[in-house]
Amino acid sequence: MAGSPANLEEIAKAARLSKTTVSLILNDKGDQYRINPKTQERVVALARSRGYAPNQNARSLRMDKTQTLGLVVPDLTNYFFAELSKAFEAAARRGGFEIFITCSDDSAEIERNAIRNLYSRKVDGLVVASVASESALADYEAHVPTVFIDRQPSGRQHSWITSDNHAGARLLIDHLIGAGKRDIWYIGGLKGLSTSKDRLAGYKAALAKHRIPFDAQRVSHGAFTWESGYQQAKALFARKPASPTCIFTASFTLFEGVMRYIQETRRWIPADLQLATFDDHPLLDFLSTRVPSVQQDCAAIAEAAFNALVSAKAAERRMRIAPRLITREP
Amino acid sequence: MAGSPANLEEIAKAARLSKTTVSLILNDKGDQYRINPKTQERVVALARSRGYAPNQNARSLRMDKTQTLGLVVPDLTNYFFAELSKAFEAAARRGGFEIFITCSDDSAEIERNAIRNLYSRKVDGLVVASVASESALADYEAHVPTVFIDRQPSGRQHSWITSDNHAGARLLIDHLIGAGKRDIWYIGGLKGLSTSKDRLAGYKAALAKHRIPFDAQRVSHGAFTWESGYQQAKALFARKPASPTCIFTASFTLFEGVMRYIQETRRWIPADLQLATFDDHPLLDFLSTRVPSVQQDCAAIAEAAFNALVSAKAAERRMRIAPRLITREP
DNA sequence: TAGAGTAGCTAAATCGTTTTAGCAACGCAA
DNA sequence: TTGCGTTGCTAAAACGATTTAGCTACTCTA
Repeated sequence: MAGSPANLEEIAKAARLSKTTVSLILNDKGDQYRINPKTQERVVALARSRGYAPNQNARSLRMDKTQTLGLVVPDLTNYFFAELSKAFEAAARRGGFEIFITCSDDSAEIERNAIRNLYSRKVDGLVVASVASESALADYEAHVPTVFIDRQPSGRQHSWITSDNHAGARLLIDHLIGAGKRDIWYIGGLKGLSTSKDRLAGYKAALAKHRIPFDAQRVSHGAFTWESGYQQAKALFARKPASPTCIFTASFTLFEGVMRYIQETRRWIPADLQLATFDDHPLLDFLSTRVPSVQQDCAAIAEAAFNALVSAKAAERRMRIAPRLITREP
Repeated sequence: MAGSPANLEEIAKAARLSKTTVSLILNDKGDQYRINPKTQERVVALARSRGYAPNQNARSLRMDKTQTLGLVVPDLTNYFFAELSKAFEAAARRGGFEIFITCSDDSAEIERNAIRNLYSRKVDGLVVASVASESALADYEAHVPTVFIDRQPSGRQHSWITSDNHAGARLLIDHLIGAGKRDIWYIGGLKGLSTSKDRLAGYKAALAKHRIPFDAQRVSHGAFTWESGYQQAKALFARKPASPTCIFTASFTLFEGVMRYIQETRRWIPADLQLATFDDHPLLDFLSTRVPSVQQDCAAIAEAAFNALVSAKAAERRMRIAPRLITREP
């Protein structure tokens, strides 16, 4: 590949053929159009030697198809979204798609802009972990296939793939109760999001099942960030009459905040304080305290989202994927 | 935005103007071309009401500029690369760029394909944490601005931004020695990569400074994965005559593997075993043992990489960015 | 030797922008 | 009345691919 990047025209000129012929050959339609096998070989060799790589923008323009997908997540340093993004990228890559990624930082404005941009780039599909509980994307959804992940916006028309958050929380709380805990506190994320609502509902359901009265005093909400987890923990521990002896955090980020607060105030985690969290993390295995967790099936979510967008066979447009309880029992 | 997605022509037709005029107006060149302010207002309003979003593929084709950048990293679930990607995405977004992301899984083949694809998409720049120590990308580098991050390929012509790995390792080892450790073992990553070489060199330099003889028996290499860390730990602990009492891992992934091995075999980390690692992680604060670390300045690396690619003013094309020692002293 | 069939290829339109070069209409000065 | 300057806009080419419709030159058959 010397000189300037080769395009169809140059290859055609060098081969003393038309652009049409070269294009057909390089798109494996040579036989179909009865191009002489000798010619085909010649062109393929020529293209290779000149390092020809078709201009995908021209291609996309003409074909009205970009082979790209857009992914909007709140935060790549959040392990759950990192796993999800990785799995989605892998699925997309295997399917011959390139992906655009944007971190919204859970800002509705960034999210809106990102989606407008991606639409402008004519992505073939859009995957959004949206901070907007009412989808403000209706305009775009009409023009580009969209699937919501993790969070499920209200409104009947959307396509979404989430974990079964209700079941996950229920499973974990049930496990805690089974282990003798009855005084279980709840630290949650953004009140409007389906993840928050469903996980809280699961928590309540588990309490109800064991006839433990629900106590609103033991529940708190904030953002899905460690800072919020920290603040909520601080507030909870200040509450009268009793301090929590068992805390369930609705996300790993929240858990991290709680840990940070406890660490700062008590140094180590008291033996009589049980923590449990939604979302798993490899490092949970190494903490000085055993933390049972609910592991989401990122690979399944990513796969399902990809299929919902571009699978040939009509795929499920709405799915609740079973998470897995990790008890971390001795 | 009803009906089909509007394009320039439709807006022009609706406004009873030419595409030229509409294009000029929407690109803020109305005044420059003396388009009547009234007309401008009218067109802007019309475009907004129809939800006009210019087809970026057409735009890119014409302008020979896509306002996109490509990012190739080994693994998004690796906290370091997650942080780096997040910071790079943010920098790019602020600069008006969209980014394509690919996880290479440290596979040379995936990396090669990804770069070819990104080149085909005419990205305006390429950021690669390359697994290939000799850059196999020379062909593409000639045609698209490329900057290598984290790892520095051999060859004088490349542009790269890395942490000062030598200094980082030196700092940490020096700290350990200062704390009385002399028997420090080294668990490393892929031998060919500059990160491995530089961190090992830093380790050696610190030993030399304190006149501690270098012992090749205490050094081992593998992949930059937790699995490799696990295996290396297993091998080291089996070595005669002595077991390690202090281990330095050259990356967080390796550290994770070592932890996993120790956890599995000993349950908890023995009080007389000191661990230390390159790369920081928020959860290091919560382990049952204090692990000093070297924190890389992801934001600075990302910023520098972005500038090297698209900054108006000529930016540094090679930088070694100072990392920070986190001692985690009581 | 005409007609049909086939092998092998191509001209030109098209996708939706940007941008160059310039046009029509008007006012004004000489 | 001519010429010039200005205002306000536009026609058409270009970017690099894909694709439709069809062309030329053979060969074969009757």
